[in-house]
Amino acid sequence: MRGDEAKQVCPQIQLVKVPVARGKADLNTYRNAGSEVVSVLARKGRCERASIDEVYLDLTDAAETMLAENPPESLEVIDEEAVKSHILGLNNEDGNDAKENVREWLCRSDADRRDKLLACGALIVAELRMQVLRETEFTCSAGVAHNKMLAKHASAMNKPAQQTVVPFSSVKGLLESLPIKKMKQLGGKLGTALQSDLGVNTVGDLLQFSEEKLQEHYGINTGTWLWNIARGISREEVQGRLLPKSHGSGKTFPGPRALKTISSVQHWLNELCEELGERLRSDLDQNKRIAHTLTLHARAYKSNDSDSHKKFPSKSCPLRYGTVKIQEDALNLFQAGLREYVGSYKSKTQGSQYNGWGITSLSVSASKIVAIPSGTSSIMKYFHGQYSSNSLSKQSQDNFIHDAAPLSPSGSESYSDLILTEPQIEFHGEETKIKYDVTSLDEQEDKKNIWKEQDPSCLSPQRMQNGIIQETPQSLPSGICLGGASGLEIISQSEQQREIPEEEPGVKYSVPSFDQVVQKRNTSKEKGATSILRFFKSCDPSCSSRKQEHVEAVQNVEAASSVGFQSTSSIRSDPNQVEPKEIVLEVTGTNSSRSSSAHIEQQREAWGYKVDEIDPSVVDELPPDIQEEVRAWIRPHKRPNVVKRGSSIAHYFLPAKNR
DNA sequence: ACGGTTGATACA
DNA sequence: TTGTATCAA
Repeated sequence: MRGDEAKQVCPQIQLVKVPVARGKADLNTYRNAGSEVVSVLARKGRCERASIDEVYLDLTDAAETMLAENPPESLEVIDEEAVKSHILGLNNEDGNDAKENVREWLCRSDADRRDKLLACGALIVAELRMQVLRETEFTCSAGVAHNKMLAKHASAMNKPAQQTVVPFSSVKGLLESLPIKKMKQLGGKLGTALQSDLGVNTVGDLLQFSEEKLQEHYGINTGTWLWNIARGISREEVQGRLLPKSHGSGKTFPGPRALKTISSVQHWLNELCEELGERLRSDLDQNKRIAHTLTLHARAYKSNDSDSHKKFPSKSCPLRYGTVKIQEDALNLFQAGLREYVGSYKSKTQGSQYNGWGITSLSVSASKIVAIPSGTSSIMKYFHGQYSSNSLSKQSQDNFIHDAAPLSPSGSESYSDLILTEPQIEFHGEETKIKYDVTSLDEQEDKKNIWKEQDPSCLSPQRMQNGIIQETPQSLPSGICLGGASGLEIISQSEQQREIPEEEPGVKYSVPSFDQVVQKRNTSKEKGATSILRFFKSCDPSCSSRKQEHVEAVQNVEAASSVGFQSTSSIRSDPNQVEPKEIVLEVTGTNSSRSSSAHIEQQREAWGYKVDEIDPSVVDELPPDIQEEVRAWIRPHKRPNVVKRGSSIAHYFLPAKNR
């Protein structure tokens, strides 16, 4: 119901509007409210912030621990919230108390192990949802299942403020009647194509088609994906990422409001860039992250032209910090795009004259955000027993940024002694690989076998999966302070506090990247014998099987698309008000998709591992005090694009042919 | 149901 | 690397 209709029917209604700042909707209240909820939900497992109000959680480990130590069947009281769960496929047979049925299901001692894990997940999620309510005053809904896809669908089934569990045996029934367009990722053109090409109307209809057939129609990747999702198989990992990967600010100018002059475009770009600049500043202050690319998007119409269908091209350039610089660069990007859009024709009409074009939307965004390396070299201290974190001085850092060229010999001695000599690293184009000198081939075989023991059903039985929590603020939140920063963030603050001028930090914040450190290491002669693998082996031979599993995961380079391990976050803020619209928070656990043992051989040769694709869970095996630092190493690191190409920013705004 | 403001990802 | 297209909340 629209607002004015509601007013008619219900004159006393209090309607809350989305806040407006700089002439446009301002969503910061919602972003901050989401962060608050995330900081609660991220406590119990790997957490992925999937959108402004949804998260996925991988609760596998927590559920396994509970199953081993405090299984539901051993409890005399089951959480009141947990017994309110909806269990798909659990029929409320004869007038039995529904809650009693749920309690029974949760505690079944003869259940499939997979369902026992789900039961543990349901208990954990119920507890998390109550914590969210207590600490933030937001409610949320959740889905608990064996992968992200199933949890996502389950989370939407009972809201608000309820949770739904998808037992293993209910997967088939859930999917076969699900309309194809309701499936995530199939709500658009692909779903429509499925309907018209193959007459598929429910997910179940997909089962009739072979994987090959689906690949013929939709390509190898999409074909396989379709074949899998029809069977409830999804190996998408829960990405350990609590922070967004980009920031943007935009506005539309529909119909008659289209912008027709450069100066009105400049005005709005200035507003948008101001907001973007503020958010970049907050990200830098709160999360110690720096964005490296500025992109401008616009939509335009051109009446009066042969190809009036042409789209306004998006343009990007290196991002220079400082609101004014961002504004200048954005305007230049716009003008570069406009020249391309209008083509090279004369009409250089002035002022309010008719230009032949109109801008119907403008947005600026900042991407390629990288964390300033947080730790110093505590891991080296750990390994070598002596290294002062101060030796990575500002000066050495500056040395890092002036040349991006590999193997530059400059300034290496000042810190060569603090470089770990162990893993040998090679550069192959863009990829950084670590070469271990590994154990024996026999051991490798063992690892492989362990891997194979996993359930082939691919429903990833060993990993409990997802829950989705969706959320409904029923009262206005009062902004309870959660103490935002996690342990990691505190570390980063204490170890590398730097002053950041209000305007123009610039490249100065470039700090040695992993690659660069590695590069220095390569130039030094030292050869070492320490590697993370070796560390694993040396620390506890008795639990080798688990470690080997991790090692195997490391081998499976192809499978896990590199997880960007953005450790912490938790932006503290106070969302003063959120309108009583429903907020959707999804919690999901995912299966461990260290999948596809198919491609091992390719990587077997030379035992080269791509740093970017190392399974972050190996880090869990390290001592807590160095985990975060290792994560920072494993985290995909873009080399700051210092200089290179035309040294001037103007390069980006010239016509392409002149480059 | 629909539009506005986001954000992620795959692919060229 | 830059830019486009698609999908989603």
